[in-house]
Amino acid sequence: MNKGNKKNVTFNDIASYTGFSKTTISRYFNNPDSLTPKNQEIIRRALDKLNYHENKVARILARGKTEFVGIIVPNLYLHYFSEMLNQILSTYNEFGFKYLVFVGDGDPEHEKKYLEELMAYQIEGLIVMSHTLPSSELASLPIPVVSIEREDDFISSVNCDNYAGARMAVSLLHSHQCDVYIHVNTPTPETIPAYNRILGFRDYCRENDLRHEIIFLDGDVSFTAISPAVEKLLDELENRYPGQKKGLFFSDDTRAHAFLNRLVRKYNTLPDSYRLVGFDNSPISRDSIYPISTVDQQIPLIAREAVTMLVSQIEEAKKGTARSRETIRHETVPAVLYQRDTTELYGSGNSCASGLPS
Amino acid sequence: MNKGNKKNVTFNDIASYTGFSKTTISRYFNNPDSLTPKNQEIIRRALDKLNYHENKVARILARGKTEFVGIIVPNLYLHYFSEMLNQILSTYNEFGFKYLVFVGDGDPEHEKKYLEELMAYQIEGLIVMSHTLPSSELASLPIPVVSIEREDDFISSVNCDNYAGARMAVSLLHSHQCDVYIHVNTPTPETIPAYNRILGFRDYCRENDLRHEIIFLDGDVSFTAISPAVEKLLDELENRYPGQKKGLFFSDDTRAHAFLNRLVRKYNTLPDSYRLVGFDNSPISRDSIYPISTVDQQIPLIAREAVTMLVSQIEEAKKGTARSRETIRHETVPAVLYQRDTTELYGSGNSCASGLPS
DNA sequence: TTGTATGCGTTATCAC
DNA sequence: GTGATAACGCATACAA
Repeated sequence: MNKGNKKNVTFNDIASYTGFSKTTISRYFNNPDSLTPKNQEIIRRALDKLNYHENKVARILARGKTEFVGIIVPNLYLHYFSEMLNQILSTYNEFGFKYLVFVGDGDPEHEKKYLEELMAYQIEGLIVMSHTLPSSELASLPIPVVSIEREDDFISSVNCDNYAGARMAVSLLHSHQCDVYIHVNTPTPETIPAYNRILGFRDYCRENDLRHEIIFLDGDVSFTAISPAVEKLLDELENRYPGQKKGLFFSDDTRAHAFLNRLVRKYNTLPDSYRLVGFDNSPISRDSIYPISTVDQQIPLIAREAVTMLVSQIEEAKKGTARSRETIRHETVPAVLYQRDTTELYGSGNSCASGLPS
Repeated sequence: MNKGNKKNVTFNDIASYTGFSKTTISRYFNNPDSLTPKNQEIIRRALDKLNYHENKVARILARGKTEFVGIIVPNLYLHYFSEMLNQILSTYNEFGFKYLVFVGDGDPEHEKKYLEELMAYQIEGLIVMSHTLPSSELASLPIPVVSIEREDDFISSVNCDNYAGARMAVSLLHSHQCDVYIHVNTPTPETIPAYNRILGFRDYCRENDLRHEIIFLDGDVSFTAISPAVEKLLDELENRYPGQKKGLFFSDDTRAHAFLNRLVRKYNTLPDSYRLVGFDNSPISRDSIYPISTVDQQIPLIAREAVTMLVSQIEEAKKGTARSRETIRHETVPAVLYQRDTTELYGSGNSCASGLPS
């Protein structure tokens, strides 16, 4: 009854109803054992008689802790980000932090606004996946900040072991004795962790005296940009390395998948002259017409580590002085290689890929 | 300087620094024109001299409006949900509402906890995509609730026009003169909007005297469940309708895509004896080896409509009495058919699909 | 145009 | 074990 238009029931109401003081009601919630069991029962009854619902906003004001964490994610259409967000949000059950999520659009001014809004809501920590704002700026925030797979010179971070991941990928191609090794990437600043995929590829090739090349495609992720770019790539490779066995390491599964499709459209099968490895272990790599070998970033581990790191920094900040905030940590989560059909040893027919990590 | 360990600057500090009262400082933010330009300037200077940052939590307590909206989404690995979430979050720039997001896990007890937590944070409205809690329960909340594509008997909702979408899909297949029409779905309660896809399919087939069948697969969305199910489906269809032209309407692109892949693996091309239409217009339908015709739900429109509806109900609730809350609205957003390669008229070779809606 | 007083719903500090 | 009172930071009648 009387739902909606009446003011909320408060400690005051419970207090006057039960004859206790507000303080006692508060204690019922925060330190129940300090009340006699009998009085606990009285209050419990009053609470549901009056249909009380707690107001955590008031509690925030009084205690100074919001249990809010801000998240800025560049987009949600890439599986990588939506899954990362998913994993982060799922930590609620363990840590109790509530997440205020903003999706960036690449505009630094907008993201600054988001940041202000987040700070205005007294977030206790921030997880940044967007690349838009430099870490120097983020580091000046008065709260702990943890980044994931972005430039992290001045802030804590947790990233995938891109370097090792790339090496595993080429190494797998290498085991197939290709004539030439090609890494397909998009223009990547040296400052972001993903740049290590290029380094890993290059180092491995050099160490093993492999003929290799790095090709950069347009960074646009839209289908209308990827599709023709990949088509052109195929033409070029056929011209440049006719009759040779080509080992391709793509920096993302999306492009690997698009390339594979062109290949199969052209040859009606996965030709022996191509070996493919992608990156991300996104669903498309598994669900592709020929399941694509790929490098898994272990998103759940990364998310978990990021939240854990952030929480511990938040707790440190509670007790510590300003000095303790200087501690910047960079964590790396191992990558895992998934061998699938695009690097099968025995032909390329209807092989039965396990989909299990190597 | 002195970052972190010092208390925040408040209106009190600004007031004593400038000689004004707290009220005037407050007015500077909420009704600046009521101050003389000169005094505005004085305060502006003080604000950034003292490095003031607003505290919206205190403002909430004083004004009673949080500008928080709760979201409960069943998961984020389906593109449909992550894109919907993306579109909802993007309305921040227009409406200013902040979103507190929870990912459900199918456990009603958990979702009730999420709900309590959301209410404790004084959310002004709720958007529900999860199916876990019955709408009767959600309707008892003292705030406006809008659902998207779920059982909505007792709450407002915005849904895709599943019925028309399904009819468009079969109609497209019909234009290809198939011998038999098959709708592939998963077990679907009659209470959820998606059930209309079944009705739309059945009605169209009956009205046009089409030989048809509805096949239900396991509802599990995992690859390990879908892949063998789809393989089995193909075998069955080949046995049951040998040599006949089959028009398949899938209730989701994921299964349509999996089926297409089996088909191409078997025939090395998209055989003329099959016509496929999916549902959702998810990226995979476009990026598939043969782009799949599908029904687009217009996620951006649905998201926008849901938020708009919620906001207007929130505003009504402000002024109106409890009675105004009784108003339940059910909005339907039109579906759009995308014709692509799996329903091409002229053979099934390397046709150049436009990817544009019909 | 500006100030005073009070309230928002809770927690924290003392008392008793 | 329990209660009175003062924060927490801001908004809003009501005065002036």
